[in-house]
Amino acid sequence: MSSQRATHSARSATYVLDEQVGFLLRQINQRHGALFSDAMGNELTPTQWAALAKLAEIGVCSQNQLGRLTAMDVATIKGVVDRLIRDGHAETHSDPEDGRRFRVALTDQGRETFERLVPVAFSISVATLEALLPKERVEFLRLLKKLR
Amino acid sequence: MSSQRATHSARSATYVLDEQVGFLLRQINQRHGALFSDAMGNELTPTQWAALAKLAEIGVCSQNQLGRLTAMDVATIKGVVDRLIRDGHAETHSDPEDGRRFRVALTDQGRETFERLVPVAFSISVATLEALLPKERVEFLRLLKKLR
DNA sequence: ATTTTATTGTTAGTATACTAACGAGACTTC
DNA sequence: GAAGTCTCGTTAGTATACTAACAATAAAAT
Repeated sequence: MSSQRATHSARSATYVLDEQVGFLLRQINQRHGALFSDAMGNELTPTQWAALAKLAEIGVCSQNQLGRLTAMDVATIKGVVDRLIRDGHAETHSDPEDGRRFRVALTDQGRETFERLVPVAFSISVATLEALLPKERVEFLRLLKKLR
Repeated sequence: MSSQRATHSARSATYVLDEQVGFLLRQINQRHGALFSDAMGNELTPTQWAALAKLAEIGVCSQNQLGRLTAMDVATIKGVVDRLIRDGHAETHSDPEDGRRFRVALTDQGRETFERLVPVAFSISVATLEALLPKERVEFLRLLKKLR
């Protein structure tokens, strides 16, 4: 307790930024983003792809629900859907059963884009985990899901 | 090969968003961000904290080098340093040895803030990994560093 | 010594990602 | 059926995070 080490740690010298989860997570997110835009070009951003893929998976749904399914709050999903519509990938129609709702759906172009980019998306997932051994990749994904 | 499953996968139906690394990473990043602002309040953002902690760790350095050490590009680190200065945590002086450079350093207030928030920062790192077993936490951090 | 190259910091533009507040519609409850 | 409550989408504001282009300075190459 009276050692130098104790004095040291009492002065918070043991906080090393490069050891903190948050800092590491941010960097890996950045790396993934770089891989993503390398592979996808300027066609779609990661969040736009997420919304596109989720729409392809489930079909039609409301804007806010799409946000929930893709982990975006209402303000963020609005911008993403706006840009998908602007670029011809999606379209909205007002819901006859609920005056507040828009029904968001893919256009034919959006579906074509999805089909075309699925292999690219897979390759990005692979590239992101390239530095790990096969066993480690499985374990990493398991831990990610546990942390979600 | 001629089974329904093969037909299915040929039409890219096996792409499930919730299984992709990038999507999972984004969500965990979000979770960490929420924990961070819960614990830190509005005082500092994660990137501001990263810059503050790195400055506390290494002392004085140029703005761009600080960016490299905290994984931010030149445009991002500029905004972060601007806000640290605005809030009284840091200050800059022009470098007499290099007319292009600013020497960024913590103010006394910045150092006090750092010392005060170190325990909070530790608690955020702990809370982020709360869902994992002790062994899994170590393994997760190891894999993160390998992926960086 | 001059030219080229590299680095430093700035600016403008776009896209997440959050908070907070808001109006409109739908649902509950009394 | 009127009041309160919830949900839906919008808007404004702030903070990352990137690209691209730019001017100023410094270092290297010729």
